Amino acid sequence: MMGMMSWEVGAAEQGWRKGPWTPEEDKLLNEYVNLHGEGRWSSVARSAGLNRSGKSCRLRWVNYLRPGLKRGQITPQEEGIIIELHALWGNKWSTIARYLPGRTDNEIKNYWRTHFKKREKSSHKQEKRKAQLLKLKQQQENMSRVSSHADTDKLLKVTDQENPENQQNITVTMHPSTSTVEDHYSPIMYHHDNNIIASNWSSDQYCVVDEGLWGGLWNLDDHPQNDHVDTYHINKITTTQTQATGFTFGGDSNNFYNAGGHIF
DNA sequence: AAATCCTACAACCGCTTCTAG
DNA sequence: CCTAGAAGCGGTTGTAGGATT
Repeated sequence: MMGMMSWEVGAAEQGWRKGPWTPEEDKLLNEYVNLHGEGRWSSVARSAGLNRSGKSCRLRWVNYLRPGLKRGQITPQEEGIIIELHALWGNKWSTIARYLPGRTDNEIKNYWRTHFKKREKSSHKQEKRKAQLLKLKQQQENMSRVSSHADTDKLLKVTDQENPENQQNITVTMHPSTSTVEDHYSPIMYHHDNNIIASNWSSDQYCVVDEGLWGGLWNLDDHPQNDHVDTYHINKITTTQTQATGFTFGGDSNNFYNAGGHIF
């Protein structure tokens, strides 16, 4: 275990230790930050007697040592929030993490990748079938988009109660993504209160999320353990008259639709 | 029993954004 | 304003350990 690992060679060149943190390093960092507080990460390293870069120290603290972090499995409820917010904002992991107290952006990102990443190991036969289906779906998608004559598939009213003047309308538009093949993620199945709100579109199916979903899961009322963490409330959701019948997601290896959003 | 494959996730890297001076 | 350094972000990689062949 204590051999000359490759990362040790690289670390020697750079002057910083790299790779997994040891319990001793954790202890040093923990004690130092508890005593002096967060921030000034580059000086933390040396002051705490750690041969680590500030970046590495910050990451370790934020993702692992920081108090208030939840350990263990993502709950179905958390999963639902992740799915919804990812649909809203895409890979805005840190933004999503703010709505999941005790969870880190890294954790959420990893969770999404490992659980919803599109299975790439499907057979050629399946791929061809998907390609055919996709064409159909795209036609349907285009038609429905035209008929709704608006980018505004959803209009949400999001209120930050700490700063009521920051009330925002968020319009979610569906658009062809420019992401790489690796970014094709899809939930397999999601239930909330016995309602299936997202179903297997990682294989051949579209997912149409019902309107009712938004009222349900968006009733967030977070109580972060750390008082410096902002508390967000999403307390009212409104929809426009002109909106389409709901969210439509699609996916495939060449083209897919991702949910993005803009705030105005 | 060994080799290989697979999965999960911690940690790194490069880039962008923020902030203090 | 401008700029440099710090902090933050998201994509990606490395690897431990479990599953499969």
